[in-house]
Amino acid sequence: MTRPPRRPPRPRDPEGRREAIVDAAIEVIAEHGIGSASHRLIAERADVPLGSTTYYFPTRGDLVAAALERSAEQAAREVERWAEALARDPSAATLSGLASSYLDDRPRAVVEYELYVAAARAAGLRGVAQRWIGAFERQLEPIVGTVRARAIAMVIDGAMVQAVALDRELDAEALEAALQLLLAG
Amino acid sequence: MTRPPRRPPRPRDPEGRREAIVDAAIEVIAEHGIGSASHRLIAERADVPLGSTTYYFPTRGDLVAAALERSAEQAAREVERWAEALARDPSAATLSGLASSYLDDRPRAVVEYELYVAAARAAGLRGVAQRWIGAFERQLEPIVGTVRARAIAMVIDGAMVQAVALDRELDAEALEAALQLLLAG
Amino acid sequence: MTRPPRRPPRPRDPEGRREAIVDAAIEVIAEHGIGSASHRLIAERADVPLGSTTYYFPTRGDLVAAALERSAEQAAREVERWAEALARDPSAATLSGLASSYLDDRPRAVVEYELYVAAARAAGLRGVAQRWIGAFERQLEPIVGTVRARAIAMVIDGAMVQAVALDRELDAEALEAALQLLLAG
Amino acid sequence: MTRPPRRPPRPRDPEGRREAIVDAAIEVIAEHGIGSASHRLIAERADVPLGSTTYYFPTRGDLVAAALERSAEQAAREVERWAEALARDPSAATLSGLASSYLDDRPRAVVEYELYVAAARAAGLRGVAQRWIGAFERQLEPIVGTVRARAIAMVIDGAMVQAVALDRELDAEALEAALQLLLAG
DNA sequence: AATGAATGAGTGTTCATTCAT
DNA sequence: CATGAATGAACACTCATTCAT
Repeated sequence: MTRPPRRPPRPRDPEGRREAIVDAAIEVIAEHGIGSASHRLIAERADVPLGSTTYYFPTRGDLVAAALERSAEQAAREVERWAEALARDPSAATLSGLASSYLDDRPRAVVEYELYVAAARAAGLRGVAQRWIGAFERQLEPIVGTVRARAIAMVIDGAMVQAVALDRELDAEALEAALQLLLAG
Repeated sequence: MTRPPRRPPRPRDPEGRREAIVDAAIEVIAEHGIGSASHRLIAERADVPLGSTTYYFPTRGDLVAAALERSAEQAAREVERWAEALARDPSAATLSGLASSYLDDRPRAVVEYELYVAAARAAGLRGVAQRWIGAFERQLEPIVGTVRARAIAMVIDGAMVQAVALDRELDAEALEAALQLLLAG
Repeated sequence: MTRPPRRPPRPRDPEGRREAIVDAAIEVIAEHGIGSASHRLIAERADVPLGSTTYYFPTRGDLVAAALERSAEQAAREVERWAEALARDPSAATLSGLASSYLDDRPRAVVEYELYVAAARAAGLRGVAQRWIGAFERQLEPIVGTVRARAIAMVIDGAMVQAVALDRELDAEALEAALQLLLAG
Repeated sequence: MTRPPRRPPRPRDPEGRREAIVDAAIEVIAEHGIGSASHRLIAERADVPLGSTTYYFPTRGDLVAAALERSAEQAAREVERWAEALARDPSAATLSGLASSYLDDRPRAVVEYELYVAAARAAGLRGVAQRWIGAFERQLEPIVGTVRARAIAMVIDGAMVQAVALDRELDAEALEAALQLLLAG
């Protein structure tokens, strides 16, 4: 008999909601891992009703995929911003510095490697992983050529994944030394 | 409140049982990921009753940690076997070949990067990750010196994590080129 | 990863469901004790699916607390109905009779002392215990004064807890004699 | 192949072990309640191997019953020690003081009321409860007569169960006032 | 369009009990 | 005698998903 205290529906802003949910998903994945990213956790983090998550993303897989894609896309955009600095000074020190600062957003980096591991099992995610790995090389290719670009992409990925695993700053010194060897050869 | 074991209990063999469970856990983690490695899945794979898994490993975390440790230890042992080949011919081609063949056991490689990501969240796993990363460098150091050893460890890790993410063979050609640059510099 | 509700969901009635679950919990606690009041037992008794119990009461503690509160509240209401009889004849015999008839609902009385013991361990329940003990005294105070009210509340509680422990009728004769001494003094 | 590191069996002292287990059981029941008193918890508390608990007490019920009996027996013995103080000064103040100090051992008091509630359900425990309730009255009867002894036993039990439920000191003042009324009448 | 009530499978964990050693 | 390995039932709780409102 008591009127259910139905919260008035939020102001319409489907795009904003979608984004809020995906952003929350990225945070939750970073903190708890893909396997533990649940509708509930994400809804709570995004401060939206539980129903919203399944309304915008019919299944958990859809939501996780959207989060990983968005994360990779943001990362790619940041890497694209490296162009300017690299054009000015395409040195080992510059690259090492860019890579270091990339790790400042630790959660995003963690999600990145979540994506890598998830892609190993879910073919559907490989395109995203591919694009993200490629973004790196596309930046470097015009400056240092194909072979070195590929080499540099590998060494930076290696330095990053190790930094993530050990929860440390990037080993900038070692990375710079490696990059010098690669650029000088 | 009163129920005896149903199946007649297997003959006692604590050591064997422990190992069987850990091995099963490694397989399950490789196939489904840490997040989906459940006691039930592991018990089934090891062909032991559910109760055994929690008898030997009180919490899921203990079991996962044991599996990751054992996996890393096995991997370290394999890397130690590289010594001989490297002594004979410490070339980029040799290293690239060893790294390629290392990826032949794909499940193990996947578990490796599961470990990396898990260590990012669980401080308790960082020691294991650290030791495994170090094993690589320890092999290379006496041959190529500290700086190059570190650089090579990074580039190989990068090449591997990318191969795992894209579910491809290791890009041996690119890796070899990179190693040549690092060794020649 | 994808499974709809099996039985067609019952018509919505949050208030009703909540109450049904709490009432079932009271019954189960009375019969089996707090320690053995499991979600499953309660769900079965309430004839609701297992998931409902945790949907409405996130933890077992919440559910037990709700049941104890409701039980104490019902009990307090019954005691408030004593007022009329006491006003007409505020005698030892009246009080003893009321206490006796209070024990007619044996399960409720058992739940009461479950509450007492549980409150000894869970600070969160002490407020409920306190209110219920107070309800007794509030009835008696205007009639016999503070000191006697407190004394009577104690002796009735003692008579009741002993009757509950021995699974006997209240020892009305002894209680009446005690009350006479307390009222006459 | 590794010889199991079998701890040398404890020195033989069956009676001592039995007692250690029962004492541990009392503590565990006091802290966690009968329903949560498990073999494991008790074995750990008593610092004996798990097997000991079932060796000496075939079922959980046996162990719990032994603990409750021993607790009641200890309690009865303490009450018997009241005799001396009561003989010297059979006053309300003395009794109230004795009751207060009885509650100094809070865990035992909690176990007492666990016993009461358990006896309400398990007929097998009623004998123990009965003896314990009787112990009280037996002390008082020779001093104040049957009727008053019974009344006093009730009021003290009531005061105690309330103190236990509220996790407070015994309300000695109120109890003394009540006892005065009962003794003076 | 949006929400939250509803459902039951599945998870980690604890446990009483049995019995080989 | 004593012990701890072994087993599977049961429990609290989380969850993805559906769908009436």
